[in-house]
Amino acid sequence: MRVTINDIAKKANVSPSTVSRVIANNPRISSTTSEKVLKIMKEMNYHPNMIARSLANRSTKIIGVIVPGAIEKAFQHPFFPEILRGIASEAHKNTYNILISSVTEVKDEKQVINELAKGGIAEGIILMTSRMKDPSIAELIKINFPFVVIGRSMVDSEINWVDNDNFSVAYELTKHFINQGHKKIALIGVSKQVVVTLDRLEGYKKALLDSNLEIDEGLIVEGKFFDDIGYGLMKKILDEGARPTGVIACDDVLAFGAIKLLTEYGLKIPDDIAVAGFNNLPLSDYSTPSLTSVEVNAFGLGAKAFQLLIKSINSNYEVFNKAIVPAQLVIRNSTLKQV
Amino acid sequence: MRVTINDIAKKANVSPSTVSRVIANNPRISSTTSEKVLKIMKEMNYHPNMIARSLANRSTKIIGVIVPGAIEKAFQHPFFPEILRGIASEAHKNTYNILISSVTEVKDEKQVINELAKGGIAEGIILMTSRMKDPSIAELIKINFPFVVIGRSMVDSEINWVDNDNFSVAYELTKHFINQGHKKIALIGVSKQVVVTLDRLEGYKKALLDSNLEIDEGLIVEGKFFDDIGYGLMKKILDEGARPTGVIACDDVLAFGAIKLLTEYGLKIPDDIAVAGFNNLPLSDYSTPSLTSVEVNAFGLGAKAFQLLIKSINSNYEVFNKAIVPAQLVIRNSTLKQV
DNA sequence: TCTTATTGTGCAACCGCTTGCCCTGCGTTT
DNA sequence: AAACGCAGGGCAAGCGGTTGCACAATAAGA
Repeated sequence: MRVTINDIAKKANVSPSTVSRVIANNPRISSTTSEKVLKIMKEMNYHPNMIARSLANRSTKIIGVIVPGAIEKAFQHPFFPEILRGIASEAHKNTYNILISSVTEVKDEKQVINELAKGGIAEGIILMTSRMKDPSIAELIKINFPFVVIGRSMVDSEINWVDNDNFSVAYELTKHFINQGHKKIALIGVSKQVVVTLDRLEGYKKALLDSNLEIDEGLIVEGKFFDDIGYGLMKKILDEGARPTGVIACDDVLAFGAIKLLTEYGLKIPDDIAVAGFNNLPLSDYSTPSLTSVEVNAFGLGAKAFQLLIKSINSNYEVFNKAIVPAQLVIRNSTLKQV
Repeated sequence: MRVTINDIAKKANVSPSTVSRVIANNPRISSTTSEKVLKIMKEMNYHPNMIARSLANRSTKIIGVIVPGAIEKAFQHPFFPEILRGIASEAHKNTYNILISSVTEVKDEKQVINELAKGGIAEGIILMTSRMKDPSIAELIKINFPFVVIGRSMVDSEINWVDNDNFSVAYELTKHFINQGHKKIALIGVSKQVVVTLDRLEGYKKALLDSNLEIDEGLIVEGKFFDDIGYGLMKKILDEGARPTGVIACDDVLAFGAIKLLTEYGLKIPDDIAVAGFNNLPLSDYSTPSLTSVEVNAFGLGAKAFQLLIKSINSNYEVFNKAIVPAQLVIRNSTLKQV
């Protein structure tokens, strides 16, 4: 049987409460007693039961991270681990642990929330979602539980969220293409379900308009975000006769797929057609040509999310915060004509 | 205040124990009572407190995953998230949640273990480690706590572990080079600290010996595993005058670094020199030329680890299991001479 | 020398849920 | 009609801590 506070108390000839106070470093305990108890704790290799403590304290020092859908799908893309990394880094600095939960066949959205939030396991929740309206959000609002959403979510209520400034950086990226002399620029991988891509679309459009270029709907292609169907999307554009000189993909993986096709079609990058992506995958730097991309700083996104969450946990009055984490354009060879 | 089992009991005119039994679906409760109670639970939006339940049950349905060093370092490489994905996938199927902890400045190895294991938070622990001798292992053995190590670890005691068959696949990969006519094959990124690389080294040597090729120590270059210093390692080899016709890197990132340098030196891949890596990064398929690599199935590794862990948790007698997850050679253009 | 603080501990209730055991009431058996 | 079995629930003691309050002993003040 595991050694408890009572065992220590007996051995030390003090009451359990004294032991508890020793552990808590309560100043009311004399150093004599304290040392005696500490010594015995070491001897017996004791460590307080965190569950019991949590129950008594109503504080677990755990935050929940809920991943959309099954985790095996979500983590397919490096973006999510990277966010998690940011969350974990910040959480661990604050001695919080993080509990990962995801929606599966055996546990649906509601159950996950129930367990973590109402079940008292987590003190707060970070929701990784990219959906326009996540039912979990409504639930969390209803029970008034601290949470922050990663990815601007289109809900009516005031909530905490963090996101990149997708609009601005898409604007900037599009401007970059325009400055390179491009007039027909395709945008692939937009999805109505995924807020970030919509923001990017807006930035793209604004940039074109500001430069008096027309918006050609034939150059804007929808596509699922996470599948590497850049190949197919690109094929569609070309086969329909459109001849863009530049392509912006909503994700680097999409961009690589597109490049694969373009190469097959005998087009040289960037001379015949320039290509850029988003999310700045680690290897975008290594590809040939290296890929212009947008560093979204997923790590920073995660870290910021935790910071907002902890603020929310510790404040009673309801203040809601948003944080825009800047994204940075990384220009590489795939959009730079050779001199 | 959160609604408890007592509130429900009062409202339903039954005892708390009855409510508890309703929740547990205990057959002793009549369906009449059961329905009445369930109805009230819904009405009051009740969900049992998992912490209290865990305390009473001595079961948390949580497993801990301990990441070596600070999580922000470890997760730099896609290998770890991929393992985590495997763990989480399997865990969630079994309605286990996973708690991520990592060793930081504020919480050292021992504290992390204490909290998770002795603190009763986790029922078992998965240790991601690649070090030869991890002090955490000794600690876990000492307190007789269920755990499994990912990555064959060189400890004397019997423990649970999972790993890839690095030896065999390295053998196979080296043979592949040899079959392509290579006689001078470099191996870069070997590190004494990292067991997997040592296993790979063994497989590499064996393959050479079996083909009566000599082992040239000048072609075996040590290097930190996770840094993208493939560039530098490769440079070292060439600058020292060695002229391999093939290069095996212990990681794809290293391979990309090497390729970068080789390209700068005007060498064509694979015609002048063939290159292969390990870990089969998602983008190894997209690079030009596409990179021959080894799919280590990190996902499977994680999943298997969980399976062993759950077995260990549920069995009282001490049986220790090892699992070798097969790794698969993925041959691509970087090692195939053009026909 | 007799209060009055001050310091150091112990008591016991509580956090919210589980579970072994006991009790009641009713239908069966003989 | 007495004895018995069984279904359905309640009691209360945990699980392993925390903490407000009471209290004893010692130090300080009058």
